[in-house]
Amino acid sequence: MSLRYAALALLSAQPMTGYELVRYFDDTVGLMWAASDSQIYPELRRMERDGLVRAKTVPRGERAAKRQYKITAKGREALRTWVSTPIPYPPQRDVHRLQITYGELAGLSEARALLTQHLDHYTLRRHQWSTLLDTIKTARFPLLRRRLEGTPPEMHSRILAFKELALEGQVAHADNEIAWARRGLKLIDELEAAEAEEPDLRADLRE
Amino acid sequence: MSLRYAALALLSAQPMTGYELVRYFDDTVGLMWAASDSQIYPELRRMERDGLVRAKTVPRGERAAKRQYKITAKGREALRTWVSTPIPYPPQRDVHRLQITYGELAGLSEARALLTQHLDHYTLRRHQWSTLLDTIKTARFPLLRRRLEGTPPEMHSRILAFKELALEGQVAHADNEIAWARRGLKLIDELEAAEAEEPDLRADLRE
DNA sequence: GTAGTCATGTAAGAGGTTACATGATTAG
DNA sequence: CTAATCATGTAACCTCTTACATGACTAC
Repeated sequence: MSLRYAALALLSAQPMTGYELVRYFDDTVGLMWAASDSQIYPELRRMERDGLVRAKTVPRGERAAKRQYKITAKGREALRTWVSTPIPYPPQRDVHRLQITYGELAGLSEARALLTQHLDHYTLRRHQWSTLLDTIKTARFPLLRRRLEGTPPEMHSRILAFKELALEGQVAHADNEIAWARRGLKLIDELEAAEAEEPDLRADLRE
Repeated sequence: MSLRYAALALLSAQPMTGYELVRYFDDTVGLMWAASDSQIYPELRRMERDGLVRAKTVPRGERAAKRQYKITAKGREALRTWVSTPIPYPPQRDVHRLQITYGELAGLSEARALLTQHLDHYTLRRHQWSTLLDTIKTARFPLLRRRLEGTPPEMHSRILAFKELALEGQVAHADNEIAWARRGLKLIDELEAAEAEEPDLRADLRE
């Protein structure tokens, strides 16, 4: 159900077509809740069926048409309710941590590769999140501007504050994973050094 | 597919029945990769079909029977391959961060409730992870003992090192989320204080 | 005897992934 | 005219969730 509210959140800033929504998604809410276009189009239809959005068919060129979706009052209400309602935490599931738990089964160089991948992955994520954070802090994001234009000025600081808080959380998370991967890489170096100092042990391992 | 390898990892320590596996799960690998019993039993059958485990039917009391699963050589090999292979990162999905992103739509007290829930949740998780970490550091965990008994002594430090690394990652993650939730709660206090100082603003918001 | 634990599943459904499929419009 | 972009989906499959279902064993 989260996809529905991620989409609704975008539509609460301005009306748009499914295509535009798909485009915005990846740069904004998609950094918190990813979704593919094959998911988004059908969901928009369901939201329309449930009265959360209303679609207007607008001509596009000579022959084609596109559907522009606009959030309804019911949709705004549903979004507000969702945001205000505590959601149960999903079961813990982290493949990469599970993998490292049994790292002794891999060779040290394979384990090193896993942690290097982890480091690279979260470095990229950190970059994406902190980039968005910057554009929000300076209110350079077009969609955010539209949102601010549509709300009373007294609310502006709150709107910015919550978005910054969320993104700072993501950046901190990335930093944490980066630090962890480095710690792991250091650990592997130490394990390797310890082995190099004990030729008997190395002989044992080769058996 | 991760469920399969989480189960295989447990079975690589010692043979057990589906029921025992289910019990161990929640206290060990389940803290990294959660799974329900309704998932585990069918998966064990599929693993048997694929030759990763072999089941032996052992009598239980007079009339009943139970199936004890033992990892095969093929199973050990599959597990080692899985641990050594980098796994693509799943799409980012964090409902709670998404929710806070639009926190301005909720009231401040509702937003506070969300962050309090976050704090409580990760406090519990932190406790679970650090408890397991302690029992591992002191090698008090029975299953881990069995695992160590079944491996050459030179490998023992590695086995412990990787498990500690993984759990320390989880603990650090929990600490990070706890700190974030506290920062959020402080932010809400500040927003509230700022409003209290501006009676005009409060009047505006009441309209 | 009865409550708690041991033991093992099935079945319907939700949500997400991957691959496939199609065609108009516009900028160069 | 051709490539990129705009635009909108369907279908098969996989994984996980939730609810249901059953019954033997054991300690009291």
